[in-house]
Amino acid sequence: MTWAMTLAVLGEGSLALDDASTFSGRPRPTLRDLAREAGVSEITASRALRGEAHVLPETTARVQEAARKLGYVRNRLAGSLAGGPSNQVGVVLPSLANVVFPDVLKGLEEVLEEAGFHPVLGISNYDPDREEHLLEALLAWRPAAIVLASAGLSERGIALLRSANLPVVEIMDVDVEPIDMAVGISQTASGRAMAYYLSGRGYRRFAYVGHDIARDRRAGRRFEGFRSALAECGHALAGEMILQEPSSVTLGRTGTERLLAAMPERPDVIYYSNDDLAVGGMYHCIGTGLSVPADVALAGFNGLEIGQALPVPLTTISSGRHEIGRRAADQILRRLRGETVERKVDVGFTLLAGASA
Amino acid sequence: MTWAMTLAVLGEGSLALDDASTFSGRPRPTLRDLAREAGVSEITASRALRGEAHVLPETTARVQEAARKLGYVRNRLAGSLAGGPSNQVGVVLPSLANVVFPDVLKGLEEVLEEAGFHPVLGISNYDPDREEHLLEALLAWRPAAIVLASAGLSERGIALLRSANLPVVEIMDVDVEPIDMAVGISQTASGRAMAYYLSGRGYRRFAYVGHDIARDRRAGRRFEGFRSALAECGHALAGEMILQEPSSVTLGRTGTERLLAAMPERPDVIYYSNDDLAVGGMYHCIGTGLSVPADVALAGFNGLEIGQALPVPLTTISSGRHEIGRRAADQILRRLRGETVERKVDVGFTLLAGASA
DNA sequence: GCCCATGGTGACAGCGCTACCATAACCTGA
DNA sequence: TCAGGTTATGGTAGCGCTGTCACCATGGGC
Repeated sequence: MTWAMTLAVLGEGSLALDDASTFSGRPRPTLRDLAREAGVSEITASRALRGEAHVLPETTARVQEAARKLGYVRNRLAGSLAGGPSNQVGVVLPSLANVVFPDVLKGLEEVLEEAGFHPVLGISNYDPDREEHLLEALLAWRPAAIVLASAGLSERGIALLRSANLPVVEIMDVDVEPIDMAVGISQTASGRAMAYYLSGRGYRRFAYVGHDIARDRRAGRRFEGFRSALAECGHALAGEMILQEPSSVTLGRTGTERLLAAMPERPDVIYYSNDDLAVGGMYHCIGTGLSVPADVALAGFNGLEIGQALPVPLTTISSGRHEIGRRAADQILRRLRGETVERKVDVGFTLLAGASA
Repeated sequence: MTWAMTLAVLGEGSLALDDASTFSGRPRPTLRDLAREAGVSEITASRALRGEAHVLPETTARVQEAARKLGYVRNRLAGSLAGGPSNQVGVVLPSLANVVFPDVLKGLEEVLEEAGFHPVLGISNYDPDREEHLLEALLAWRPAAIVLASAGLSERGIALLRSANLPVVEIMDVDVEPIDMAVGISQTASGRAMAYYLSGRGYRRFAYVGHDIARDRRAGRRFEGFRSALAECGHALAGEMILQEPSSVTLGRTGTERLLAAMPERPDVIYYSNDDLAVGGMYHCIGTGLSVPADVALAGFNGLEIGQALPVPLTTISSGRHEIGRRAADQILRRLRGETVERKVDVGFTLLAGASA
């Protein structure tokens, strides 16, 4: 199989440095310096920089010129402390390993950046304690808002957010009642939709391959929805393989292999907890010569490009991750502008009926 | 092919809210409140919270108890302004669309989080102007350090970083001389290594499929390295297909299709600018019945799981993205502790000799 | 008995900025 | 002509914290 060969190794680096040599001692110019340079008062300089009204264009120009000359960089710590707005948004995500969250983060960042905001990131690793800890640490920076893809928030975490007195957007899921606002899709409904769809396509022997549901509760909710809708259609799950590991393509491959080995009578169709696993399942079929969907049909969740680009495009549900990020940012911005916003935003999902099921 | 069906739509949300209804007016307790509650002075409360020496354990306990009671959350804006350390690290990345940068970010976050630091994120979208702008905005928060995967920094950007007087880590690439520190691999060398490897395997008709090199300069450097090493081996490129779009699996598929259509005599081996494209190439081969590597061999760059899990594992170069993030964070932490650090850290790459070439 | 080191605590200034109120100059209309 | 606005600017306080210096016990060495 695959073997590895190390071609280059650590530590080509030479030239060691200690900080004394690199950190010059010259202090940064302050607003006072800037004001003096421009021949105006501090407050006028401040207003000019912030583009406030009531400052003559030529005064503004003079201040900007002085700023350029001095290399002045505004200190937002001081500004925020003094009552100015913060433009940081605390973001707590459970993981970056899956493409899902980078995509959400991308959507968030795009919209925030345009409005001059920056995400401050924390990764909870699906650990509620860590999540609570992160929340506290991020709130200490007095962000303008918090975005949270919760891994199961504690009472204290909720209290922390409540008393923080700022917009809070819980993302990914609109099945539960949010602390403040929620943007996402109904995970349960997406599982149900797939069950109805597959059932309608005439499949009868269903199997499930999933990852670590105890930690990834959203995957768990999809599975619940899938199973309950299956029951409504008069079917039952003929087999399942749940692996207590984070999702990956490899996990999908081995999971599929083990599932099929454990089922003497092959299932018609396999529903996966997400597209990573489903692509792994497809790889297994390609590798073992099983024809998809003739021998076995496959369905996933997420609508990843990697599944859509397959020779046999994956039947899956597009979860609008990017859109979730954008809408979450949008909710925050609108709320900060004092506009009225909805408590729950369901961005909706789309069933991508590929060729795999 | 694939058709789409929209099952759920926007705006299930009802219950509109305006901010007046949700933002309670009660101000956050300050250190003064906390000190009063605990019956100590502000400075003692501050020291107790920060776990400084010279505070009696029972005093610390009393302060912590008071903090819990009041729901006190430390204000780090004030702390940092007053001369305490910042624990924010500005991070500027060109993109989150490719798996590479989320992986780097993950490594960064892991190590930073452990030390109580948080990344503040900006995405430059491979735009130098935007990068400069982001840098300035992030520096305004007086971060403890900056991590930058540069898209081509301007003179002013360099000056900004120099005068900021803080640790700066340029990541991904150690081919150029860093402003302060660099952590990454030699992109050029990785391209060269692949050329030598493929050449050594006996391939003679080489082709290249790449994405948007003008923007992704690192991909460009790999290509340069590949081409120059190929020449050293006495070979030349028999064909190339460069598509001015961001990389994706689909792009790899269509790129391969177009390359092969344009080359009457099929190449022995195709080198791709990264694994996304190479996987797309593999999909094309699977779809059209070309045998890999017998009919055409494929090689990529990055060592993505999606390529390694393929029935025919991809020959590629593992770029240690995660490790780059971790080492970058490590450089920062060590520098902040005043330790001596190397100017350049080459984390090294590993050629994964799969079955595809 | 004195000195000094050490441990625990506190008073106070000030980090760099912006909100608030004040002021001066100018304009408008009856 | 002058009350009453509007516009451009400035003085000052204070956001909430931590660094610095100072203070008072206590205790051990000579």
